[in-house]
Amino acid sequence: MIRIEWEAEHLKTATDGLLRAQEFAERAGVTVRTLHHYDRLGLLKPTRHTASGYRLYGERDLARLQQIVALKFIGLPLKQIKHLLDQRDLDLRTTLRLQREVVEEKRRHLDSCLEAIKRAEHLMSRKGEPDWQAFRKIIEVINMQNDMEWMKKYYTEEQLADLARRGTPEVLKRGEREWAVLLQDVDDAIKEGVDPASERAQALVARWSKLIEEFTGGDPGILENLRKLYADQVNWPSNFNKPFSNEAASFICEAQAKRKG
Amino acid sequence: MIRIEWEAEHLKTATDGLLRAQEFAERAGVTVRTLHHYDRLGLLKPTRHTASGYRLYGERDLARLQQIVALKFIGLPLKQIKHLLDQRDLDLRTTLRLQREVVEEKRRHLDSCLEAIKRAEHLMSRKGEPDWQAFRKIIEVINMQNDMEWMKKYYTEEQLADLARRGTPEVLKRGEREWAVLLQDVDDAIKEGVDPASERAQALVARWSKLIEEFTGGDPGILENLRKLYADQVNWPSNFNKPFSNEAASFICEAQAKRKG
DNA sequence: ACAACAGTGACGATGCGTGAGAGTAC
DNA sequence: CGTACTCTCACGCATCGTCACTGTTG
Repeated sequence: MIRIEWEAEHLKTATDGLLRAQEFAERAGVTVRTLHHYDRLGLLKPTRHTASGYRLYGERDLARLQQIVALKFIGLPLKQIKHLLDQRDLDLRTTLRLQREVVEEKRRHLDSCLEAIKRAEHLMSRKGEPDWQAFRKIIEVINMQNDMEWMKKYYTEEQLADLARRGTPEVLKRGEREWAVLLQDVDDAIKEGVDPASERAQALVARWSKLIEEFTGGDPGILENLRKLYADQVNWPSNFNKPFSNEAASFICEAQAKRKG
Repeated sequence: MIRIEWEAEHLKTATDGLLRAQEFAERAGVTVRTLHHYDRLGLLKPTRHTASGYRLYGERDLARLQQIVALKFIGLPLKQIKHLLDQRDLDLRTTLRLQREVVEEKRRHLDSCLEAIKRAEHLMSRKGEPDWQAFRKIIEVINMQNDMEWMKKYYTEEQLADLARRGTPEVLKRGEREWAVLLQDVDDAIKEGVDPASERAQALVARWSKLIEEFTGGDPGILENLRKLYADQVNWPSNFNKPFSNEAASFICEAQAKRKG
């Protein structure tokens, strides 16, 4: 922002219509260092070089650089920009939609953040000194709200209450363990090339079902929503990591199918 | 978010009321790695260690960690958190206000970003393919708006128009150079310990005044606003870097004072 | 002996800024 | 012979995640 531009007269004699780093950079509003960076990343290679190794950029480079700058402005990481521009059938439409969701998510976070600050300031102005106890509570509550808000998309109020009731620390402790062990066993089975129809795979499916059963408490409504939640994973918040690999999921899925067939 | 907690029974025998890394981390909702990190940064040292080097954390550590987490939530960098908590008279009030401004600024940026995305999507839905030309324009315009918005706080419309009119590339080119050279000379003078009352310093003041005169075009209104702008530098956007050091500014200021005295 | 914990490095990721040191163009 | 460019390393920043290897506890 607020850049001052000028022209270098003694450089106007550049070969062909090609420009050297500095001048080219100024036309696009970036620094020479940025050009070096993009060059190394393979994001933007100059049209050609002089005999002594100077970078020379042309019209097409400018167009590409402007695309890069535009995509960077909307918050896309360079890696993804490269991926996008290197494909011929750039699915910009999808990318834009996804990126909009990412940005909206970030904005929501900033809003939470702002609210916490404001409440903290309010607290400070009433009492003279910081009330860390209350401050912590504020943030806890806000975090809870955020988590709740997107969990609500998949579970009804009572289902959530139900999960919370059964989700005492000890139960979760055992559950966590058993899931971890099971997932490890599944990954091993995959690596060893175990047949999904084999008995060993069926045993894994049985354990899987049992854990699911424990988690849902036998409630078919919760199970159904769990399915929906899983199916919608493209829309999961970025901070929510899938606990198991896609390979494991499809292995179990196959094994389940084989059971009846 | 969405963490699952459990208790390790065989660890409950921990020395005194002190906890070891894992359990302590879970109580505060952070990872063990985070504790290591904070330890290394000197941000949170455990109360004491076992003979074998295990970290042992106590109640006071928990309180401090919660403060850290709270401050981190509102977006403060760890370095600043350390600075804040290490001082006895923590000026939390000021910090909160500043941080609120930072966050609000970020939010504005995200809003610009969102608008750009939406317009781009709109463009895409009308035409089949991406219109980079228009996309670039959109972003340019939004950037302009942002710059204008805060410049407007200091300059009137006509003053801005005036500056834009005289601010042709060639003029700015010379200006930039001369400022750079002058600032270099001033820094040199400071390093050499030149007396602000000396002739050499006075020469620098003269050059300084001349450049200011050229920039303002002799308009006292613009000069006045430039003063206000400078005085208000605590509120400058973070992406606007002061072109000269504080030392240079105060040197010139002193030298100007000495001229008449 | 074994599981589950503890510790210490050290690299990775993100997007350049900022020199250092040396060559090139005019 | 200067001056303004150019080049190629390579460190720095912020915050941990994630191995890798090793020691301790029970």
